[in-house]
Amino acid sequence: MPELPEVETVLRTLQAQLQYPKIKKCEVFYDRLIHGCTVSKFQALVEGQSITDYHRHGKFLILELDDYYFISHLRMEGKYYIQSKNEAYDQKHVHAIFTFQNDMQLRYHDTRKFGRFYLYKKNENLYEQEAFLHIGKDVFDPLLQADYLYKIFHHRKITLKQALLNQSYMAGIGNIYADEICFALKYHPQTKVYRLTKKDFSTLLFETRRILSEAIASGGTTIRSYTSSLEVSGRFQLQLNVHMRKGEKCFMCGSTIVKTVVGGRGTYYCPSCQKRK
DNA sequence: CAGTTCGCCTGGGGGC
DNA sequence: TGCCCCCAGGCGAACT
Repeated sequence: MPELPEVETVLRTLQAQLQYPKIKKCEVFYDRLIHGCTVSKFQALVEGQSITDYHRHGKFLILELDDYYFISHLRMEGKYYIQSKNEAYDQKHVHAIFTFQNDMQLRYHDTRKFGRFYLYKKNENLYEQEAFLHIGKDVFDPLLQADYLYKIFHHRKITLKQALLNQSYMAGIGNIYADEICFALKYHPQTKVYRLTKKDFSTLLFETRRILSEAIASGGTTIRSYTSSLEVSGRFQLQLNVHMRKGEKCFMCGSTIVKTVVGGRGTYYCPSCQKRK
């Protein structure tokens, strides 16, 4: 489940490993991967383009090409592999291959086919394009401030967890970190978001950035173990306080971590540390 | 606007 | 060992 830190790790790894090569060939084997144009058009437009820069917005990976932005959303299980052309691969789950001039390949692997690719001309405003229509500011955008969040959420009846997961105001948080952020705030994930004060939103932003930064730093340390068949999934080993810890002891108070469903998502919390406001 | 449910997908786990 | 069913979950769409 790549969230912002994993996407950032993938981005940094790709940038370090690939740098700025020219795409000799582009092959897409799964039609629905591409949104906004046909597969054949996508392939034709990408071929001959060089990667000129790497960006990220929320959970979107943005590869800047000569004339286009190539956008990749990994959704649940998207991964990239950098391998040489003659190295074998999992044909069932590799849905796109970019071949560079040195015959190295960037291979997109996605077991459940939820991931998506988009391609936009650089002379169009990226944030007016379909992929970003309902995507808010990146979590690390300095323009994203507590006052803004308070204004948006202080009269909405959704839960804290749902607010964190909603990408249209603040982009980058997924199910794992939403739980971890609620824990850091010591609020029950079902706390109604209109109960939060400006100060709460200020803490929320601080804790969110702290947790995601630590996850990025941690991802940065695990990607050292490169091999020729590097799996660039952005996996990392960060100590999680609540997520996936059902039945285990809370590190803070020793109570048993509980799992429930909030907004249709599996949600973990410590019933003792986290209270509804 | 809020909430619920479904569809997209496939592997893995539980139940038998 | 095998088979069926359900679940996981990001996210948009459809419906109440």
